[in-house]
Amino acid sequence: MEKQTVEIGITASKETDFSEWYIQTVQKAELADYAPVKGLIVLRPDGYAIWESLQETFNRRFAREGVRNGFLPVLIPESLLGREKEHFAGFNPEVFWVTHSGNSELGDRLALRPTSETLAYTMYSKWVQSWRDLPLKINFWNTALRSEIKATKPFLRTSEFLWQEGHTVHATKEEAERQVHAMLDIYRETVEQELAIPVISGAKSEREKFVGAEYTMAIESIMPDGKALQMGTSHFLAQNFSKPFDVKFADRDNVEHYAWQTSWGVSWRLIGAMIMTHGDDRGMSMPPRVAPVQAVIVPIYRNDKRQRDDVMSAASEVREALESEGVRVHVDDRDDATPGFKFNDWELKGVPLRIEIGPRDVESRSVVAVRRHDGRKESMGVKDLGPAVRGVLEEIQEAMLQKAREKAAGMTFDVSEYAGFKERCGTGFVRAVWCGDEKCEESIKEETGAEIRVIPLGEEKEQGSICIRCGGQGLSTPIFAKGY
RNA sequence: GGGGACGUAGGUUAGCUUGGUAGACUGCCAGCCUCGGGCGCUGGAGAUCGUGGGUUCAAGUCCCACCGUCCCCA
Repeated sequence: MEKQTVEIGITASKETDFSEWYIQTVQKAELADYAPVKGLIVLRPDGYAIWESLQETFNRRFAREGVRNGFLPVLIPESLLGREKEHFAGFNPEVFWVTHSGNSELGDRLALRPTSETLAYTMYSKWVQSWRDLPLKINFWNTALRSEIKATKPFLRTSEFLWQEGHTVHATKEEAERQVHAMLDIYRETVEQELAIPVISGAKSEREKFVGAEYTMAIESIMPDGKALQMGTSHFLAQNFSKPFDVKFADRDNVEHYAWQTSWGVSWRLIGAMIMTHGDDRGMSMPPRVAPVQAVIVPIYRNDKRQRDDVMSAASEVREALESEGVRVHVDDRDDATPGFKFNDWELKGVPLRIEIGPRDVESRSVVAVRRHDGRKESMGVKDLGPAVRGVLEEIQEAMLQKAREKAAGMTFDVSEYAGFKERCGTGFVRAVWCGDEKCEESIKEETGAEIRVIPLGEEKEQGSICIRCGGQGLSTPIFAKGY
């Protein structure tokens, strides 16, 4: 039975047509679709399941930091949003405004939240009175709205996006700064260990920091097309918001102090990063730890009731064995699709492990297991299959991170002269010495399109080297790249 | 900010130059077939040709306006 090539899978190559490949993967894997309004997307159940899986992971880790979840409204009065001037100026160009209620014009325009600092801290100023109220640590799972006029991409650049924003209040500067770094560490660990995406963490430059923050820490990853993607940020707000918003407390000494604050967030960009990093020409490929379905069982049988029953009961047995080991498993019992169809379908969706069970396997008390990320196929005995599959999933997780690390390392360059610098921009992370002058940063951006993505931890000081742009005394060695 | 392209069925599109019955593939529905890599056969439904106006006996096709989308470059 000869197969014809039918173009229902992905038709663009990741290698040669990255942008098209990405959009097709998102749509054909049924993760998301375009909404009727430009710049907005609709998350479909398979996409939302990934988000829920990320939420679970983060909630677990946030809880260990003493962070609890809350919920904030989407509308913010203009007067509040404008209270911290720099912050407002930074966000104003991309704010959506609600100007009417029915037919009547509102007195105070309402912003659809571009971020919630101003709203959260208005509330915090009521809730924080005493040193006993501190630290206050609340995280909000919600969406933020920022009007994107430039070309949008599902998950990477959309006018509304799912994210979490955490907001903490502390009695001391030291404690707040510790929090900033603790959250950055959680982001780094989660992205590397769960999403199998290697990151570089460090500080943003003055020019690229969050508007209103004293400084911004971030994790950055390099994508296969040579562009950098910001994966998460953690801001030290110092007292920049506590002062205008009156977040203050009476300390043990009965003296009133302004509090020290932090905010931090990751968005569904992580889903985009996961697709770009691990996907291939067959579609999505998910790291086992965040995959909503870790193993899919595909039963194989002829149109013969007895054979079907045998295979299906073997499949159920395997499913139970895996479930009892905590493996998230799904049996694809669709009668109207052929095994070949199902193989392609699950590969497109990125399920890490496929388990085939046919008459031959029932006979030999075994299954055929196929790994999504490298296509490796092996026969496994039904006996003790649960623990064995768990082991395989761990191996896959490790191998995916390893492969991504190698890829990223091959796209990270050290350069010491400007010609080479220009050449590398747009092809990966470019590490180069910088004098610290914003003018150099700006002209580099103008001349190459690259910006400082992050100044890695431990690289803040640079002695004896000269700035890649002006030849002046070097101050640090940032990572430059074009970004999303 | 500048430049380029495109809107025809759920999706991908042919037809437009030279005006005259909107066609294909895929998907969908029904039935048959069978299933270890998108299998085959038969039948069926599905299109205000982006919107509005104009020219014409006749407009998917020509003209004008509008709306929308995508791509590239600062």
